[in-house]
Amino acid sequence: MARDSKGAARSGSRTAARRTTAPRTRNGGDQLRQAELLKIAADLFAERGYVATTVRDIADAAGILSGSLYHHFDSKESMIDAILSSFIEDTLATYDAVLAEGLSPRATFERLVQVSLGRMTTARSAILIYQNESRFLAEEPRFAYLREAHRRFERIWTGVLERGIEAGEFRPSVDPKLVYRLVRDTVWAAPRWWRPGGSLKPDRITEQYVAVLVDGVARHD
Amino acid sequence: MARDSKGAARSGSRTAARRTTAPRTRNGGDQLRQAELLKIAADLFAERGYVATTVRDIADAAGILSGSLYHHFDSKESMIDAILSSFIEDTLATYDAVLAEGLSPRATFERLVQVSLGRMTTARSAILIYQNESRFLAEEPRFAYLREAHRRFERIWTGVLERGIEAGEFRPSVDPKLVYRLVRDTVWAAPRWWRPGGSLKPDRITEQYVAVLVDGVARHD
DNA sequence: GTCTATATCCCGATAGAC
DNA sequence: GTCTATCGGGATATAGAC
Repeated sequence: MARDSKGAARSGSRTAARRTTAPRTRNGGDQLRQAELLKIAADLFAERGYVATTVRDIADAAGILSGSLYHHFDSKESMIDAILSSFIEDTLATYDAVLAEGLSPRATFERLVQVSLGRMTTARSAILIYQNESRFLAEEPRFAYLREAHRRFERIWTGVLERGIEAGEFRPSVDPKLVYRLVRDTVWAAPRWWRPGGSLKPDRITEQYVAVLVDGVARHD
Repeated sequence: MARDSKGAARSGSRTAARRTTAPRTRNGGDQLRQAELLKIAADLFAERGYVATTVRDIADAAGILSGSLYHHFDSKESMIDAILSSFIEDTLATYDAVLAEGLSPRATFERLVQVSLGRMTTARSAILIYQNESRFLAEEPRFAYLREAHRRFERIWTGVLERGIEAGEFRPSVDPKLVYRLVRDTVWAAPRWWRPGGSLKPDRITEQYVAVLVDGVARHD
């Protein structure tokens, strides 16, 4: 990152949005331990912010010393890279699965809102990191895949909106690009205030959000 | 901040959400120069993130040396404090003015969306900073006024929603707290992708956002 | 796979001359 | 009001022993 550039080793090449190699780790060995460390790092990055989290913080939370982290990862940057790219990969796969269900545009739209909010329970920290950091990271060559992912997300959502307008389910005055931004900002912002374990369930949020986004707050009778 | 604590002098006392004193500056003198420096700092904080922006960055952009900044401000923290508290003060004043117009709940709701999006043009950097940093800052005693401000924002929006339900303008099934969060996250997120000077005007965004939030994307005929 | 020890650098902030 | 010079600390990352 520009905010974190000491000249860390830039490792392997990659495709645009989906990696064909695993360029982020240093040893080929214990995938399980790496996943554990990434979870610890993700929680800290989400809670304190990426720049404000030190490698010592991560090592402390993992019960090891900071130097030992570098046996598993090239750099702090490689850690957030691994967190974000796997979040994006999983989310795109989830969206693809929704599209493959072959539902109506309106039902597809509702399902997309639902599964996006559902990611809160499975990838809360990653969403927070994606929300807080990707705007800064995306400017760097290493994180160009974030821009490509943004484009893919946009195409998926605007595609559904366009098909809904064509099918007569959505108002013709809907601007797919602007409405996409509204919906995206809405669903990805939820982990900022929602916390797991509370009495507020994601299903309740989904119900309210779908109701407003599809039918608005106004009465229509 | 926890991420930035070197024990900078904590200056004057304050009320919860509105300051009675001006505790953030070091010299009583040139208010104009201070405002200039704050604008420079705000733009950098917004663009790069608060933690990643150094006092040297700010001084460079202002054409002075970093030590000279401390003639105007106690600390870097005092700068973001000044930026955020004046943003909140102005925004609350704007909201109060809308409420004082005495419009119907629905019209008031639409006006609140409009003026919130309008803040993009007058306080874009401050909104970005508020969005990106206040979740971390609010935990510290110095920034307790952020939590109080959150509560006031929430009361304003949920109040309008409740009155709209009572008046029969809004659906009774609307959950004011959840819908408030949806709307808030939506309007404050817009400066992340909107840029001044482009062909996309705030009025166009307002039109689309109001349409979706009030009537949804679905056709109702 | 982790630790000891450290290199190298840059951070926020200060003191005092001009 | 700005500059010169610098303090003290903490940041990422590395080398090599165990």
